Amino acid sequence: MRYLRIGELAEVTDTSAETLRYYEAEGLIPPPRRSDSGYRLYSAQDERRVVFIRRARAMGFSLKDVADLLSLQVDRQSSTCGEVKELAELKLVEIDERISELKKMKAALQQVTEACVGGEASALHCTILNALEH
Amino acid sequence: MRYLRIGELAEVTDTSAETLRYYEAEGLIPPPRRSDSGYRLYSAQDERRVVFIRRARAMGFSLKDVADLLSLQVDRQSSTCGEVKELAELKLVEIDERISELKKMKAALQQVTEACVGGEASALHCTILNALEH
DNA sequence: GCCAGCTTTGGAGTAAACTACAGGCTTTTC
DNA sequence: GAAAAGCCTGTAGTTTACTCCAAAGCTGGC
Repeated sequence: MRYLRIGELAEVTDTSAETLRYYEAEGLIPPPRRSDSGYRLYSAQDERRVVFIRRARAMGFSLKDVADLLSLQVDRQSSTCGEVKELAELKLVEIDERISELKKMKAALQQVTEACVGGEASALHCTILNALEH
Repeated sequence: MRYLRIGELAEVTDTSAETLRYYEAEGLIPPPRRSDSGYRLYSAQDERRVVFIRRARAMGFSLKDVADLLSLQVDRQSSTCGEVKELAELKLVEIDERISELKKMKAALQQVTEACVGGEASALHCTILNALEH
């Protein structure tokens, strides 16, 4: 099995070593194993976890949200299926709401681009707010 | 035409007066008209704008992102249809990416909830990360 | 006309999520 | 084998987006 050092993991997940140490300090990623000299060594599983965190962050979820989602895994031993299911369903509703808001926004933006001839004419009537107003 | 005072606008848009003044200071909403005594008086248009900002924020867009979207309106006079269209299409791509990321996450979460019997059994095999790993 | 509950400006404080040292080891490269 | 690059801990600073005063002026009801 191949292990990555912090700089390597930072590169493949498009973050920084500082951020990875920060996530560890905040409990979002488990403390990785260490080399004899004390260097952090990350597994492929660690990498997937970081990728997940970065994706969720890019979508505007807070680290708290991410922690909630990840807790579905972390608390394996203690949490029952019932609890997990409840939390997951709560987050599902949230995600659905986000998707539908984004779709509304998309429709509005499309209306804008379609209304636009795309040339040098004035943008007087091309406004996203106009489009959003039904 | 009905005008709202800052507290009223704060209430209907589910924010605070401080936040509204902050948005004004940051240039996200135009300075509203004032009463004789200097109170801010907001129009229905102002209200729609604030609602838009709050929605976009709730979806995880930064105020900078929101400002970009709103600039499609603000720069009416100066910007041409071509410019507006270009910016809008850029944002459209971004929104599409977000939607598809959210859908992935939704699918993973659904897999989790479906795998869960929902009872008191152990959650050992119910993890969102497992689900995301196809 | 007085008091509670607005509103004003200006400035300071806070929480989240990084980001950047400093000082000191380790590993790699020439 | 020595310089350059990477990593360690710990602490301090930054950015974004609010949030909370303080001191003073306005508004509406009794």
